[in-house]
Amino acid sequence: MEVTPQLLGSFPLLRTVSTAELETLAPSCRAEKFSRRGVVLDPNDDDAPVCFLFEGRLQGIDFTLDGREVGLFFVEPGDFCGEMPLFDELARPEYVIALTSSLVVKVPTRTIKAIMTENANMMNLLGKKLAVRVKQLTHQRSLLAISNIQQRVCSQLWMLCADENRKSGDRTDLEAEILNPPTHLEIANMISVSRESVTRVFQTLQNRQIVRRKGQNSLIIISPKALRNLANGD
Amino acid sequence: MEVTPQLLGSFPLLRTVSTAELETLAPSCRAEKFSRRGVVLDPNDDDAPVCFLFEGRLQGIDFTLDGREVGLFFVEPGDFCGEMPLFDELARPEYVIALTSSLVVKVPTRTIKAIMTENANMMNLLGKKLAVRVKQLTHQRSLLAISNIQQRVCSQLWMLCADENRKSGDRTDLEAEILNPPTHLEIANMISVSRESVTRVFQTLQNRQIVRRKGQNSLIIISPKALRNLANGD
DNA sequence: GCAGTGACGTGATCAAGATCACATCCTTAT
DNA sequence: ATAAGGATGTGATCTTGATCACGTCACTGC
Repeated sequence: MEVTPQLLGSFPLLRTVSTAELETLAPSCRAEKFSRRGVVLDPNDDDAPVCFLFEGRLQGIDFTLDGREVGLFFVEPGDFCGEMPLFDELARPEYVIALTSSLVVKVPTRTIKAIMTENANMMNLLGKKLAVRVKQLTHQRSLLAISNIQQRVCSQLWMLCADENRKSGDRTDLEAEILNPPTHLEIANMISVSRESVTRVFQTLQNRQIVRRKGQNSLIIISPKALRNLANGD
Repeated sequence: MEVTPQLLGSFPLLRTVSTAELETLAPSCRAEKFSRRGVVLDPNDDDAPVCFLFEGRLQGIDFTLDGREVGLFFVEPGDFCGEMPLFDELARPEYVIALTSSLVVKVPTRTIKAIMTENANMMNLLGKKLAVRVKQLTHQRSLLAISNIQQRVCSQLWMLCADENRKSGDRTDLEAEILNPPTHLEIANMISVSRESVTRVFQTLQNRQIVRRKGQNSLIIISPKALRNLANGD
């Protein structure tokens, strides 16, 4: 599908790119639709593009040695992924798949590389993206180092909660909502515990009125404070 | 201690910075000596500087919820650390301590920020640094997800080995050497297992002639190939 | 409606490591 | 030299969570 310069300019990363440059950029881009579980980025693909998400939702995933799939991060509309090769030729991006039907704009790495060196604002945004990624991974790391399973599950839940409600100011005294929460199995894989263990922790959280299910695709955190306390080990 | 523009220019990151700029940069910098276990960077310190290592060896560390210390990465002479705040105001750097007596040049974050936006080469190097960091953390992550302890220890050892001998071309058929290897306790904390478990894995590795101690501060990997196989689960 | 599929719930069993409790060995500081 | 403290080695016990083996429930497509 064709990509217009206007569409490209609508992405925050490219906002400061001149119209003239966007016009030279556009012809080499491709918009592509992906259905659920479609593979948007494949690390085995030499010169994988940078992918901008127009609509839908994507997830970066990894695979463990024994083949289990692990969710790493989400990509929301307006955001992008596959930026690692912009800085490190040897770096492969992670697998990125579509969680829902999604519309993605693919821009070749070398094209972006050419314009980003002239554009300090882009460079800063890209740097910030990586810095945020490092922060997230560091947090994930410290999370995996927790030996107590209950704490691990609560920490992960707390992180999802914080990710989701970042804008709304992190009030721990109010109810929070996690939209489209991962399944127990997905959570289990993220923090490498068994699915059953996650279920059991959820049972106690529900019994203690700390969380509540609301329909299929929403989880209410009744008491974020209690959750955080459990995450930090009382 | 005073810092000369020549000294600054000797660091790879600043190689492309003009002499004039280095001269304006130099007065705001400070060289500082740290003895073993001295704290070079403290995340609680508002506006922590970027630190260039002139001589010695540094290590980034983190602390688990239960207070154990975890080694994250090493900094060798010529390299730098504390770059996260350059891109993300909110990002705090990790704790960085000196492993041996070290000489560090501290450069204020805002000063570097001012010159880096004009210098595409610096931006690329900083981006690459972060990208490498993401790669490392991702690897660490997949390592922590391994449930088998022997595999975990071997993977960690293999990573140390690969880090150390990156230049020498990764021949898995030759002996490799790890200089100043971490203690069993340090390795244990890195991968969150008990110290005793690490010792036991080392015992079997030594019995099977896969690794060998050489003096206090050197560990020989007799058969990198065997080690890698164990790391990948036979 | 009805089979099929994937998410969730729950008990029973089992094994891998954590923990504890020591013993050695080395290096340093006094 | 001697003491102290850290690094390593090793067995005995105990806990935790993985694994297995089911059952229930909700949705989806035919």
